Amino acid sequence: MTGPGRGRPRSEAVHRAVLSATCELVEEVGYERLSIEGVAARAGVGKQTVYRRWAGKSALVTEAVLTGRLAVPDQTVRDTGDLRADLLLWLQALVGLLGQEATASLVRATASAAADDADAAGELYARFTGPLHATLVDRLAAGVDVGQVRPGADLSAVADALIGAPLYRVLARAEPVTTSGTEDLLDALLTGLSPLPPGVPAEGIDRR
Amino acid sequence: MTGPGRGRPRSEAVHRAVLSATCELVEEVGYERLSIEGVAARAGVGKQTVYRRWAGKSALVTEAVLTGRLAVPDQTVRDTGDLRADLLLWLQALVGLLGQEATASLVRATASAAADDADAAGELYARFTGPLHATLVDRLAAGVDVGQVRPGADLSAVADALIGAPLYRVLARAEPVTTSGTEDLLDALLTGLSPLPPGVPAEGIDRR
Amino acid sequence: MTGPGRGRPRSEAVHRAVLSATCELVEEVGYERLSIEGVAARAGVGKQTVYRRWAGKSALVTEAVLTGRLAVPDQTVRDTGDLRADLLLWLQALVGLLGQEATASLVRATASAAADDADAAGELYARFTGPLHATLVDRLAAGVDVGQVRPGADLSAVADALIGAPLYRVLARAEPVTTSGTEDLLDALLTGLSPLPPGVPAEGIDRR
Amino acid sequence: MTGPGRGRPRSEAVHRAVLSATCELVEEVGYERLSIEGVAARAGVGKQTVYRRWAGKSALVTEAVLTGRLAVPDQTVRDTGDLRADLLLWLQALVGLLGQEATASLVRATASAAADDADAAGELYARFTGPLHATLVDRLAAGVDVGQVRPGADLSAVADALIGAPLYRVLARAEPVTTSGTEDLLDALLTGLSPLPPGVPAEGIDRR
DNA sequence: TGCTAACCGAGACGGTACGTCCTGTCTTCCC
DNA sequence: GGGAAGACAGGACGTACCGTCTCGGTTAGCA
Repeated sequence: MTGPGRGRPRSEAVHRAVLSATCELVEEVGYERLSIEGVAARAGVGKQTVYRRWAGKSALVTEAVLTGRLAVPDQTVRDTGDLRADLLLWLQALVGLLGQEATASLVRATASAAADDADAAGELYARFTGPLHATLVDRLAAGVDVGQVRPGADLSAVADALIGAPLYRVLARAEPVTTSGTEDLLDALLTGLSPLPPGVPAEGIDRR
Repeated sequence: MTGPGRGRPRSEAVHRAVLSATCELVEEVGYERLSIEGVAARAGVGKQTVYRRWAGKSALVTEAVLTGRLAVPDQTVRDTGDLRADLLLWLQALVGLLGQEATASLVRATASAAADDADAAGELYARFTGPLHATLVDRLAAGVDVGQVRPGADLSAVADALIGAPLYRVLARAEPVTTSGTEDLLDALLTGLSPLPPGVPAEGIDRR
Repeated sequence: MTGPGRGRPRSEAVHRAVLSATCELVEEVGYERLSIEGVAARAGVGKQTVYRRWAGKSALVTEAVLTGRLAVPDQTVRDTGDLRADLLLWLQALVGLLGQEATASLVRATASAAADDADAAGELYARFTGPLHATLVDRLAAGVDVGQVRPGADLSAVADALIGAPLYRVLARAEPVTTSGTEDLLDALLTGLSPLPPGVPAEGIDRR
Repeated sequence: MTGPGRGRPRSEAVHRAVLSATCELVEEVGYERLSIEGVAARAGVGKQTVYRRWAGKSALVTEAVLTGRLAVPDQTVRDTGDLRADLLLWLQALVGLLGQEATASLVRATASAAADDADAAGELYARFTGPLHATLVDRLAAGVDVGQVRPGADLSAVADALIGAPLYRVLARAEPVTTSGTEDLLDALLTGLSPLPPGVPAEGIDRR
């Protein structure tokens, strides 16, 4: 009875309409006040159409966030050979995104979705923060290979800090997230990671 | 007519019962599925009694978290003169708390409450993460005074990283938060913050 | 915990508003297309308020019908000593009611409610058709006492016919219910019920 | 383009499957809770196939009832020359059917369908109760011809009573419909309809 | 000792949203 | 073209909570 290609196929346009309505509403009212009913109405779609595709609010927001504004830009760290420059570029791009209220709303919604539902948290980790984290670790590991980073350091913990610091600032909402301090944090970490040659020659610290 | 002390005074016991019911329910079902009605029922209290004292779910959870398990322990950083040991002690205490599922739930609820309501975020910052952040900055500044930390570094950004790294791990829910990597992160940061050893050229560190 | 007089008392006005909205909607759209949601909206009331008081559509319609237009008039058969006149008066009043579209709608809704739900059917029988039927049987029995009706006849079956005949015409919807035939039916039944006149051969009446 | 015999002819088997699924479901859940979707699923048929052939629930149930169990038996009144015996046979057959819960369900559904939709009521009258009523009137009229029934009586009203009395009992659901009273009702009516025997004084008929 | 005000539990109130089911229409592939 | 499958917009279902309100019944300070 049931099989592939049976019945009317699901509409791509509907999928997109629902996701973009979700993004809009997340930015406007936040995760808590987001309702499936509101999303369906905004997208001009029946509620069942939403429930047919997503298990609930957390899954919907997860996919909306993943395919929306937060999708691409910060998951790649370039490798130009200059570790500090590469990380700084990435970090400033991230901070630039988080400085915009729209993006900050999405990140807060992401945190709420992850808090709401362990499955959504897993999905978000698998497709968003996980790859991002891995990318950072990879770039740092490449730094190890070329002697810019001391071997043996826990690169994962460093990546946690690079992601966690701006995340904390967004969630705390104490002040708009700016690039201030970005460079200092990066330098502190990189200096700490730099290989210590005997006698600490200048080139041991200077990783440019 | 109306004045202070007129009428029946608000019951302290009720206050405590509501807050502890809130904590229990946050741990059991999380912020999203927490309802005022459920809290009132668990506390054996009328709904009005809750609404009389708190503006809403975010305010209630905020106070519950602030007066509950997360209240005291991690807001103090000792100063024994050994910066690394002091920070490590604090960091490991924090990580130990976050490793418990009950505490992790509270932190996730805190993030949700802050995402839900800017007022609650402000309150949480003013009474929780703000002081904690300030305490870290103070301890680092004391390290500057005794020559353990290079002057001029953005200590606030470092504190962001010390708070943000474990926070990220709790929210990402990828794996239970453990002390693994804690020391490495701290060492990386502190090494980076350490004063220049003699003979290291200034431009090797100060990039501004 | 739960007890009488605890909490805010239920509003009488709300009760009436819901019942009269129900009657209006039954007349406008019929039982099938009546929705609790529509009733609540028309009555300016929350859905929960309806569900708090009635178990469902059938119970709601049952009470609406019982307390509304169908309530009083046709449940009494006068006893003036003249059986034919009393029954004719009652029957014509009933037929007059059923001839109005509004009343006919209520009766059709009553039949639908009884068909929908055995509990509602029981309630309707206990409070509406049952008493009406009993009233007819009583009046006929009084006729037996004064010698207007032959003893031994199944008065209940006759009452069934007096109620069922107009009921059938309303439900069949073949033509508006009018008084035509009313008198003839009554005469046929009453003649059949009359005591044997002296000299009439037994087999002329008793066919058993 | 479109014309008779174009394309695949409609399947007879499908028609029957849908109608018998409808009958089953009417008996199981009643008219109100019957859904087209449920019928289609039970019949193993697409919804469109149902909508292509019937205008809606009322039309579907109408046809299901008309072609099903209620179809044949009670629409014929034999004429053996003995009016009482013929009517009694028919009436007892009818009451026998209504005494079965399955048939009673169908009758209740018929009433609901007629209440739901005037078109269905018309169809039901034209093909079911109308012919049945006509058949009764015909048999009574034949009784007039052979002198068993007094001329001039409103035979239609009598037929209403013969149909309406058991109908009322089914709808009222007060007790299972049995043959008790059947004979008494019939005798009362037939006596009332019987021609005046010669020599019976006027007051013998005058039922006051 | 009695008055008045505020608190308290309970729970009804008008609403919003939930997640499910069904309606009647449509679109796809298959016969 | 008919037919099974199933997506679609829409709407109602019955439930859970929202935040407000109104009850009867405390529990205090003030007269």
